[in-house]
Amino acid sequence: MPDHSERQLLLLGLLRRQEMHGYQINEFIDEQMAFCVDLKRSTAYYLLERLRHEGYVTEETERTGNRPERRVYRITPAGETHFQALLRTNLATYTPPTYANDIGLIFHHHLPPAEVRTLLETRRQNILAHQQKLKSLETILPADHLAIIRHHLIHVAAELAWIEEQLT
Amino acid sequence: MPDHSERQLLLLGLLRRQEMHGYQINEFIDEQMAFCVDLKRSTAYYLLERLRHEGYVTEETERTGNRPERRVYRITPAGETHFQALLRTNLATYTPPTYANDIGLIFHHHLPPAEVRTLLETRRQNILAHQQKLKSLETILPADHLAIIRHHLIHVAAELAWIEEQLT
DNA sequence: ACCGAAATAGTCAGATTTGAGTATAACGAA
DNA sequence: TTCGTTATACTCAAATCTGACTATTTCGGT
Repeated sequence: MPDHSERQLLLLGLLRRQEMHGYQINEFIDEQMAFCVDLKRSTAYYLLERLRHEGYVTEETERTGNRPERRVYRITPAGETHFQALLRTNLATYTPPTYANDIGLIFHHHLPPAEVRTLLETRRQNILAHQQKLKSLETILPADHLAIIRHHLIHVAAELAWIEEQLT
Repeated sequence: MPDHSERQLLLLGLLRRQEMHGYQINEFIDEQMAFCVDLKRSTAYYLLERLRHEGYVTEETERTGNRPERRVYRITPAGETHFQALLRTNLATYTPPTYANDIGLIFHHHLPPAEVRTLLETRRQNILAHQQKLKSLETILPADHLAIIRHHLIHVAAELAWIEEQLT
């Protein structure tokens, strides 16, 4: 019983607004949510199939014009209930993230200090670049996402503070 | 070419200090590093096998007394080189984490505001509990880890600031 | 001397994830 | 009109990850 819950929550939440076909869901995620979720297209199809299996969504094939068939997903009442449960749990929970770059710091003394400084300075530049990207997203994404972007910006600021402390 | 790099870095870094057998590596990770890496025991065995396949470590079975055989891993010269490359990349890179609980916030308006407040208040308690755990780790873990713990503490503080902003 | 608990040392089937590939349609430029 | 590009819609083999399980040894207490 691994933890798809956020991803399930995401898919159900999107379908709750309106029925969608797979490609559409993936487009939306790629364009609007890529900055805060990690969910590849093929994984989304897999999860939709699972949601269907569990009775949380229905699948209906339809065809527009001459294009290939597509499967339209619609949330079921059971899906609604599940969505609410997942949402409550998600809001009440804190899942500490893992910081992939911590590992390097554990072993930093295996390199000359001067080089470590240079490398971390590069890292700092990358963080700054990421910060800029987030700031530009702030202007183009819908208002629902503002709180999330602020969330990320706060953490990026923390990251910068920390790395500058390391560089000092 | 998915990204095991941090985990590979971790395993090679441990073996760089001293040869170790699988169980020993897992013990060490569980006791000292669980707070900053996510690596299950069976996954570690899998990755060690891969490192062996790629020539970065050698495997030698040995037996102490009557206990079951165990495989002792030792880093090779190629492994050393690889370790340094991974370390340099890791230090220079910034990999933004994903925050699993962001999703809930996107959909928070599907619940009554009062309930959202209660749920987020619970989340805040969980963050505080996590903060305490980190602070107690600070006293028992070796000095190499202090920078990492500070890193986590800074982010936890950022998280608290953000959630309090949401609650206001 | 015997028993239960903990430590030692992994294995493996099954779940999950993804990159690469498949196939058709619409669209614009030359 | 023809040909390359982009959009539409997935599929699937292969890589990855993990929970549950197996099996033996040591050790402390009674």
